[in-house]
Amino acid sequence: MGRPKSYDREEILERAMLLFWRKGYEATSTADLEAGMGVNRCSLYAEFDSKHGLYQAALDRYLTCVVPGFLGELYAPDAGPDAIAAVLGRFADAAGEPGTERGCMICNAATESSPDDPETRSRVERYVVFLRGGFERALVNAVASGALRSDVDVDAWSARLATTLLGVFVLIRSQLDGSVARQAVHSTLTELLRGAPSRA
Amino acid sequence: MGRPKSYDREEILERAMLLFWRKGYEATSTADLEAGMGVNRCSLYAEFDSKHGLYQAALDRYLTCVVPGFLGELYAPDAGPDAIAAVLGRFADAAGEPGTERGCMICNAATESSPDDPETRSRVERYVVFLRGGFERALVNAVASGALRSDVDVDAWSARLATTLLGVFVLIRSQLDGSVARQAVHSTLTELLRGAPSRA
DNA sequence: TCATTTTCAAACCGATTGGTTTGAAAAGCG
DNA sequence: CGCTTTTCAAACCAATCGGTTTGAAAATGA
Repeated sequence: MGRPKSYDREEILERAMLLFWRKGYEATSTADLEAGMGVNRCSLYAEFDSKHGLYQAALDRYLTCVVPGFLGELYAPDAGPDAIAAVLGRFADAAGEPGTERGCMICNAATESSPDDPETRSRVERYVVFLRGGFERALVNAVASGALRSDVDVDAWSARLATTLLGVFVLIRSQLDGSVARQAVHSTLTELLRGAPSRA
Repeated sequence: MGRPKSYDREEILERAMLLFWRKGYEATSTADLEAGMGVNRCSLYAEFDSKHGLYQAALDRYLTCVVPGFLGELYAPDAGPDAIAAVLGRFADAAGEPGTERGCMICNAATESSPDDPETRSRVERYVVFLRGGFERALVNAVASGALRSDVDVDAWSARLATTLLGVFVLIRSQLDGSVARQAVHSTLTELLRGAPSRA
């Protein structure tokens, strides 16, 4: 059936995702994409229709391949305070470190494109739901297993943790000194664990 | 001394600030600026050197004219928990409301330009210091006046409040439903006030 | 009135933007 | 082999990018 494609769709999409992640949508040109993806311009358009279509595909790949890698443990059956601490702690540790300036791709997209692009906004929304939902699941588990007291307000805490993490993403992307993010995360986690029964 | 300038520098800078605030740096073209500022292209370059120079001037104007308007009360001599609640509450109420999609200009600049532009980054840094410093001042006042107990960790709380506010800015800019931001802010404030002596 | 200074519209600059077309080589299958 | 499909480089497109130049009108102080 004719010549087979010499590139792998997921492989070049991965490269496009990394480019958009680092530089954002507007600042990434089609020439950047052509070079970075290692594929000809016309193959790029044949596969993804437009720059905008490629961006949405890259956001989708981020949501399905990258996000579960660092939030997935919140959805583990035995997830609890440890999983919450691990997720937040990992990002707090990243703040200010070189090589972390790409931050969170969805958080970047939220501030760059969300107000004017409904397709991007709906992906940001899915992300926020997934983010908060992960914390919620882990908190529900923790209360059910007795790791946290039953008077911990799961709804309120999941919103707080999700909002805090978005703030940490901004700090990571800014490449400022990481002490603010670390102190914020550490103090928040300490207080959450005050809801542990052994301390009550 | 020749013909006087027919435009007011601060007035056209204000308009440029609003444009960059709403659309970001890359997506705002020089044609947009020319039209939005109501001044000829060459006057624009005579006054601000370049698009980048105009952007920095707009960020400076935001820092000196807009930010004190909504964070200044944290620096009032009698600022305390009420001022903190007023600042956070105002932004929480804005989340999801139409017309608030511009979010916070510095937060937007942090995610768009900070990693690749040291001049922008230094302004983001000044902002984060001012933001956290305002919370710190109000917390110190509150502890000194007895409005909060002396065992409230001012350093940790100022970092938490600043990080939370940055997260709220992302949510505002995204134009998602505002309930996450409101719940996060409300719950955080409730817990801060648990450090009030009347409840201790 | 005269020299000076600035504004303003418009033309203009080369470079780059996102996107398309072309045409030939390559690689699969029958 | 022939047929089909795809890749690839390159040329090409109009439009826009950030930025400069031009030249004349307008408004000041001397």
